[in-house]
This record gives sequence, structure tokens and C-alpha cells, in this order.
Amino acid sequence: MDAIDARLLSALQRDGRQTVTDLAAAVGLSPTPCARRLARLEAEGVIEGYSARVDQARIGFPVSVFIQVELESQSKDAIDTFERAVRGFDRVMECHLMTGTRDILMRVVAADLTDFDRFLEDKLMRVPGIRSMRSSFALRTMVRRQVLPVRVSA
Amino acid sequence: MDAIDARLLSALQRDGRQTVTDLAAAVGLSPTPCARRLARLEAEGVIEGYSARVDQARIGFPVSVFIQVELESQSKDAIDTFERAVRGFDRVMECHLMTGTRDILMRVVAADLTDFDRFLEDKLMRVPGIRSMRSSFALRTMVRRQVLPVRVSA
DNA sequence: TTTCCCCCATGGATGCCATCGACGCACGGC
DNA sequence: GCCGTGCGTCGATGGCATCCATGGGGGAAA
Repeated sequence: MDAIDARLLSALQRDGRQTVTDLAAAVGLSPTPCARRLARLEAEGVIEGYSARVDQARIGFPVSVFIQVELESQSKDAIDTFERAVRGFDRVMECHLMTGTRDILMRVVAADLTDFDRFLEDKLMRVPGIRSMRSSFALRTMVRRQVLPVRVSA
Repeated sequence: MDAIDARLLSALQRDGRQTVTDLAAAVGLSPTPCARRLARLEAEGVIEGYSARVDQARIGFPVSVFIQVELESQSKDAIDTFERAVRGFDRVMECHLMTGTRDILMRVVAADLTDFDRFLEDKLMRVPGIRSMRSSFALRTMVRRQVLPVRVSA
């Protein structure tokens, strides 16, 4: 993981469909060693994959809601049960186990308030072991960054 | 935006580097109309771009922190000032203006607690207009979904 | 029902590009 | 001074995107 790898990863986060030829020019290598590095980063799992970025609002989900969930118990069982349930909800885009008393933070997408309410009542509130919940709506997204800063560790 | 577009978007969110040939097979079209649809979705902005997914931990940022920030004023000026500052911080991966009294929620990445503390002291706490802040650490990410559910609107 | 239009499938030509193998070279460690 | 590592270059090959043209089918409107 050197400076060239860092440039490679930055370039690929900005545009994941660049050809090896273009990438090579962007990072200052010739195509062959650039392809070698790329293959290595993929094989090592540093690059997990490639995705299209889709405009959430344009496909019917203009609303992002953050939900803080407190479980009745912090036991492994309780957390596992919750985790399994949440994996089955395709609107849950991310879900984190957090420090502090409010144990869980997740982001779900919704079409509108009614749609979100339906999700809450039909899905989330039926998961056992929830002590309390609190929802906040994202009115506007100020920043959404695709490119992680890359630290050069070697 | 029909069922074929929906399948196309799902497939591309799972793997953004699929060839048009493979995509066509996946959605049940021949390559030519598949490429046409793809070009249309890109031109219309439904597809915003393509990214490599990089393992955050492997490039030196194993820690995600969610910070709730309350501003002293909710005026447009205050928010603009904050937004401009935050755009300049490359560790801020997302930042949302929220409903409720805690106005802002953001996710920042960090190498470790010391590194995060440095970010707080040197960067975030120097932004004017902040009334209060509260940080929570993500101990573990239970779910991170790449693929938005796609609603068929026509 | 008929007509029209939109969208599809097919096929061919072209040119770019990824991939692989091989070879030589420079740099740094031992 | 030797050796390993990583880069550059070259050439060959195959796959694929991209464009073109043509033909067919099904749904909507007249």
C-alpha cells in the first residue's frame, strides 16, 4: 500500500469504470503494472467490488430516516435476533451497533411519510425485544462523499 | 422506468463492472437495447456514476463515528457556514440536516480514538456556531446494503 | 379492426482494450 | 557484487462496445 495504490483507489472510487489504460495514466504508471496492482487490490479484498451509484430519489425513495433503537437487553441473543430481522428488511441501508445506551443506529429509505409509517408498523415494530425507538428525518443531505481518504501505511 | 430498468439497476448496484453482454443476459434482453437503456439511465441521471467499494478498515480507517451537532442558530447563514466547513473535511463521509433539535448528523471515519480526537479538536471544534456535539461510535456494522430497492413507477 | 409507432432481436463491421507471456532494466537489501 | 522486486515495452490474441441496417411483434389510438 504505497502512494500509487492510494491514487489508484481514489481514482477508482471516483469512477469505477475507468479502463486500465486511463487508470494507468491517472496514477502515472504504464497499463501492465497498473493492471497488476489492480488485480492484487481486488484479490486482497481492499477493493470489495464495484457498484453503480443510483439516485435514491429518482427511483422512488426521496426520504432517508435515521432510527435509533434501544433493545430491552444487550445480550448476544437479543442482538442476533434483531440483526437477523433487520437483514430481511430491504429498506434498511445500514445498521450499526453503537456505543451508549441507544444501542443501534440505522438508516432506512422510504417513499414518503406514509410509506415510512407502514414500514414501522408492519416491519420494525414487530421485531421482538425493542425497548424504545426514535426516528429523525434527513431534510437535506449536505455532503455525501464517495471517496474515502486513503492513508499510505507503507 | 419499468421492470427491466429495475432489474438493470439492481444488477448494476451489485456489480457495476458487468459488461453489457452479461447485463443483457441478466435482465432478459439482447445487448443492443440493453445498452440503450443503460445510456438513457446514465443520461437522465438515474445512474449517478460508478464507484469501487473500498474496505474502509483496510485503508486505515476502521472506525466510524456518528456525530450529532446542534448549531447555535438555525439561520441559513449559520447552516451555510457549517456546510462549507464540513465539505472541506475529507473524513466526513456524509452529513445530513435533520429534523428535531439536534440539527445535524454526520458520519466521519477515523484511524483510532486518538486520530478522532485530533479531528475533533483541530477541525470540527474550530467551526464557529456550534452549540453542542455528541459522538457515538459504531462498534460493529450489522448491515451495509449496496442495493437500493427499486420501485417500478411506470 | 386496422394502422402506426415503439421497442425489440439479429447480424455484421470496426476499433478499442484487457490479458498474457516474455524480456530487459533499475533500484535496494544483503 | 549478487539477487529479488517491480516497472517498462513489445506483440499477439480474443472479447467486447459501439454503430449501422433490417425485420418482426405487440400495444394504443383512430
